[in-house]
Amino acid sequence: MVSGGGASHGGDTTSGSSGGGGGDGQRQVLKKGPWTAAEDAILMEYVKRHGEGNWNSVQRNSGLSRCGKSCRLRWANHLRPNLKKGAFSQEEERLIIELHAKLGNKWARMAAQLPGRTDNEIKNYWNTRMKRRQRAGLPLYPQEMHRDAPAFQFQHQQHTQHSSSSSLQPFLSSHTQKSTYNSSLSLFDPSKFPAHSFQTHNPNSSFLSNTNHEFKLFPDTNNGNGLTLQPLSPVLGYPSSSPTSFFNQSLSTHQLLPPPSLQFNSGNFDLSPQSNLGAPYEPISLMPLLKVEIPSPQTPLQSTTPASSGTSGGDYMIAASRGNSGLLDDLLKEAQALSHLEQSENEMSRGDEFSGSDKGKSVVGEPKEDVGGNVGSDFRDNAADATTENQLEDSSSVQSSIGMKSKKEMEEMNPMDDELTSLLETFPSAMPVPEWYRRSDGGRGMLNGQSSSPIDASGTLDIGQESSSSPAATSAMDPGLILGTCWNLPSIC
DNA sequence: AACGTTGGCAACCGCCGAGAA
DNA sequence: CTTCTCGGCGGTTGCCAACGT
Repeated sequence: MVSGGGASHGGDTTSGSSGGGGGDGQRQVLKKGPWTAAEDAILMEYVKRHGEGNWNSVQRNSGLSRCGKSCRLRWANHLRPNLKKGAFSQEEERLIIELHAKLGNKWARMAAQLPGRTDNEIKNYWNTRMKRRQRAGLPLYPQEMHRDAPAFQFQHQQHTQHSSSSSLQPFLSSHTQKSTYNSSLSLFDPSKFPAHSFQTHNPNSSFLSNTNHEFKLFPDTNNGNGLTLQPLSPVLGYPSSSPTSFFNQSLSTHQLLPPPSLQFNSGNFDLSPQSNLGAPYEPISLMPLLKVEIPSPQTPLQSTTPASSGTSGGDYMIAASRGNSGLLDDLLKEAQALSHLEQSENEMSRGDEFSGSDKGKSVVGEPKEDVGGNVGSDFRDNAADATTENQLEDSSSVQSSIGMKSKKEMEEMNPMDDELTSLLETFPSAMPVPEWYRRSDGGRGMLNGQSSSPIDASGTLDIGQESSSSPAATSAMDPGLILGTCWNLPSIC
């Protein structure tokens, strides 16, 4: 793509034409590719004299054979003063995760919260992070963020991310808005929750049609810790066409039926409410609803299931691979710390967690104190103590195997598209499968692209307790795992 | 040492919205 | 009101170095 450039660079025809035109009437071939020091100097000099903006004039007046867009990009990402270079600090990483949970792929907005950082930088960081985590079979976000971030609810990562993007993106763009889907596999996913949990709260219809604009993720039976989520704010980058409407469609048009009799319940994989899988995360992990696991075209991540892996429940937990970089480990630590903190927070004030879009917005502008401030310190403290973390590390070998397995299994996932189709046919009413899925390639792209996606309307329950002390719950909560389990492992389903 | 994979980074592409003409 | 220009944004791709086998 970085080839010697056609007449007009620019993906943007307008800017391209204007930029390529050249003020001197001379049709200059715009240069592409890496910038040279000389070009940088010219650009810097120009900006110094004329200030930022009017980028197309740069090319016209400075002699640079670069289009305006390219100049702007170069300036913004590399030449602009006060740019912070180098690795992200721990705090920045935490903030990015937090912001992403709230904003989705709104890199520019995220960058606005990170002085000296560019959207491109953040985007690259995130993409890399996603890759790692996906490879490791981990959710993108610390579980508690699911509760913390309203926007979370429907952020579905194209999670796929990586590759997926290409195949899936067009779809996402047309069915939802682009870049609003950023969910990790264990992000909150309404579809993963048994319909009745929503029905309970809003008997009328789909939870997203909830006139109260809120719904509970979890039954109130858990010490009143049902997670109440509120609708996304448009401000938060969740266009009306986004998942919300999607769910309105997919769910409202599909009767929310009682959960199928599918259950995860074995000695090592007891998700019943009675089983104490993870003390600190009880409200989440002990949901009785976990019994419902509906296959979803969602990205099947590593699908090492208790049954198949033969490991004990304890070994089965999502764990950080030793092979993971420090980044991943950091994320895990962070996740744990956040989880601990939030756990206590939630116990104190559950109902206030989501005060709506406005709050989400304000948070964006200024990270919540309890997260930005306390968490930061808590994070370090907790991370230091890291008992669970050690456990994670100890079990990393398991995860490693999971990770290694994942590739293979993910490759095997493709053929499962057909399985999905048959499953859909088998349990048509049990799975609120969106029309687009049926119409399209049956989620092939999703599977291939490992995309979580609106398809989340299907149904695995997610409590995504990453690095939780509740191994079984954790893994069980990972849709990817669940998915893999359900699809790959008849032993479970 | 050679080869393949992965991570990190930089840049481009295409779309979109705002504002001016 | 429509069209055009510009700038911004998010997604994608290519390159290269580091790492692992």
